[in-house]
Amino acid sequence: MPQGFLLTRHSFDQRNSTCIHYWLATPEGPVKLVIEGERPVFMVKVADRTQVSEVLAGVPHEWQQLGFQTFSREEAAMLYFPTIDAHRRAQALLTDRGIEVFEADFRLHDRYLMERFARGGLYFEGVARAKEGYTEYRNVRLKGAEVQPGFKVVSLDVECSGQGVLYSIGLYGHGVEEVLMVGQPESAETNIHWVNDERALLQALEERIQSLDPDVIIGWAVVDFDFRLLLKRAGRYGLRLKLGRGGSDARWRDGREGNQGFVTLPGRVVLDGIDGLKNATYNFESFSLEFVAQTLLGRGKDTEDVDNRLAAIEHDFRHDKPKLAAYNLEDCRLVWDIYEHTRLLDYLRLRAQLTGLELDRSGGSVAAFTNLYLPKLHRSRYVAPNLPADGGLASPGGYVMDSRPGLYDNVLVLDFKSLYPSIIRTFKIDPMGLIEGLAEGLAENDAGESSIPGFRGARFSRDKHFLPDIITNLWAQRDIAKQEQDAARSQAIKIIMNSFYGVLGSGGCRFYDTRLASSITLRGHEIMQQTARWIEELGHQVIYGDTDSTFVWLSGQPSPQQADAVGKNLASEINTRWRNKLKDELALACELELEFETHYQRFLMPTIRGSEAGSKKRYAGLVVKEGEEKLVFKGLETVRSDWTALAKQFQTKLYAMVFKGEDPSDYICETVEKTRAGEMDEQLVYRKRLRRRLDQYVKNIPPQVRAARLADEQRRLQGLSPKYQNKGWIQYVITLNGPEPAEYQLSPIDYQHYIDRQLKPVADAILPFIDLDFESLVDGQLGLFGPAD
DNA sequence: TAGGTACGTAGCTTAGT
DNA sequence: CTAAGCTACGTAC
Repeated sequence: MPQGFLLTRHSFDQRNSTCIHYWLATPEGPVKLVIEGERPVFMVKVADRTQVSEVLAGVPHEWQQLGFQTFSREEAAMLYFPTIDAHRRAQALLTDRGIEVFEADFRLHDRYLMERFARGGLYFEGVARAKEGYTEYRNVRLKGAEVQPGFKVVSLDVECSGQGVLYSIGLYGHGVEEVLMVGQPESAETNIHWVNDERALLQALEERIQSLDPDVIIGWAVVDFDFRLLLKRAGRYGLRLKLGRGGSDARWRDGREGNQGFVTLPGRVVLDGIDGLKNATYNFESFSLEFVAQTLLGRGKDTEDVDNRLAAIEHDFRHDKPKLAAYNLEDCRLVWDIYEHTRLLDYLRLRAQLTGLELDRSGGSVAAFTNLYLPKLHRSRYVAPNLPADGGLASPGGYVMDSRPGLYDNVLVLDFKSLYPSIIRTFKIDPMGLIEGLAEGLAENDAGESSIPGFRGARFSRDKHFLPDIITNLWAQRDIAKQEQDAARSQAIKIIMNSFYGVLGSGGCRFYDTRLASSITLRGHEIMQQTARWIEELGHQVIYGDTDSTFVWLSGQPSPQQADAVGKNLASEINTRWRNKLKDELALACELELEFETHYQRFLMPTIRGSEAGSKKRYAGLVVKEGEEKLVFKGLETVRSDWTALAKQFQTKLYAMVFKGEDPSDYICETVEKTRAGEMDEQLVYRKRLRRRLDQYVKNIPPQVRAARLADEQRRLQGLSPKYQNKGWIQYVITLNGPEPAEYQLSPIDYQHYIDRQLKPVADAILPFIDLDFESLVDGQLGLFGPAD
């Protein structure tokens, strides 16, 4: 049976029936599957039958009762429709009349795949017909398969003027390394295909894409910038832009909120590197191509100055086209190399294979869960519930212990490995299991066991559930990936596994129920608290814990080897206790696993600023691993992007000195002096995100907004376009006249601000623990050297 | 083209003097 | 003028 990997999917009505198109990448080249006559469906309660018949009198449909029931245990019937349009009309009519419909929000082509357990890879058969550049199959049958084909990939990048007039298009990848450019032919090192004008450029692109025939087009902001622009410019010339397979048109759709759009090329996937990396949980200070390439590859241009870059492009287009072409192609190559370096395509393909989501889908945790869960649920003759109308009741999150502040030697961190997934597995947390468990109540099975208690009134069936097994399966696959040292695979599986809890706790998921989410998190609370009690019983002091981690202080100056042994023994002892407790009290096999994670030789748990109470989510420690000392900061200024380099560098050095028992007094005074003397001016820039549009800040005006407004005012005066109106990042400094943008600083720096608001808070967090005080250190200094007042 | 809650800090705004 | 409340941001898990 031939096999392939799903690239794109579409469905539509034709002649009072439906048609689904799936485009696949296969080892034998592109394939288009055509499936006709599949009927859209949704469900209603059987009790509503009379009303349904009345309301749907004018809409063709077929009623089928197959013994399904809703989560409220009412009998449900399937309603089949000949067309997508009829399905949509019927849904609207019934909803208008207040009749509840179930599962009406699935697209035909998604449901078709889901019910066949087809996710990404699939086997197919049918009647094949050779077409130009691809094979078309009709009378298709298909099913899911584990296949990981190679894709034909092209990296694309567009250069244009400030007004969006196209200059050139770079193409780099399998079988291509060239730039299409508007202009008169001239010699160049880059392979340039010259065209007369913008229109011809677009036509050349069509021709090149059709002949290269890539499965995947990659780029940087390639959808939101490059394709949006290409389609817009094509529109000016009345061009359809046939970039899809089989000569089909590229189509643009604006997103809901108006900001993000989507491009559709039948038979090809357009993948944006920024979305992809974010999805794979990469995080960068900036997601500009320059910054990411520099960080990951150690190369790339170092200019992030948008104005200069635009000016350079416009200049080169007029005076040095070969240079622009080289620049254009280099961007394509950088994107290509980032994909290679991160194995991003492998990650996205695996995610698609595991979840059934499209390759280019960002987010989609709810959809992924639904894809995996719904077909199993149907086999148990349940219809999925609808979204909670009011978003559902809130559920608590993780347990964060009050901390015991101090400067410590020897703090161990013990972590529960994938705590929430392990709770789901152990306590059989599951949407259908909740319904079944509540129905079973306290009734006992043959072994004398009743359903498993959860929280908020929940009970879970011991044997009727899916999620625990879905997770167990993923867990095993992840263990294999780890064994094979396949980090990308392991990471992808971990993300999916961890997303399940989040989904069950989200009002945007049809399976949301506060009893599910709370039965996970509150069980987590109980596990954390019991674990801490046990550790204290064993003679150690627990000084902090957050969600799945426990921080244990070892008194009595143990050697590193001794501390290590204590950590391992503690983990193993606690694991044994949990195994026994769960077996004895609930007759459950324990999947919880505490791991000895870290030994901090030195550790600081600060207080809340201006209080004696211990802080949460903020700490630092010194780890020695293979003879190498490493400082770890969590939550503190050093790891916060909105603190200045001055504060971060100061904190790192100060903490290192304190951890090593050195006296930091001189270093502190020197830093203050240098700051005041203007020797640290390079490190005084604040960097902060503007998370909303500039005119949306009305309740109060924080410094970054003041700076941004000043910046755009300066730009206006210089005849430049505004830069900060629509979200983004701003760099600013604090001057004697308040915050000013770093790029348009007019007033002198307010050094006292930096001493009081960047150095002092950092010092105050740690100095009390070594009986020092920033104020007295610096005051003494002022008395000697400061200005006579 | 819907993963979550818990937490700390800075700085602005405003209510109370 | 200060304290309290609120907004905004970034982070831990």
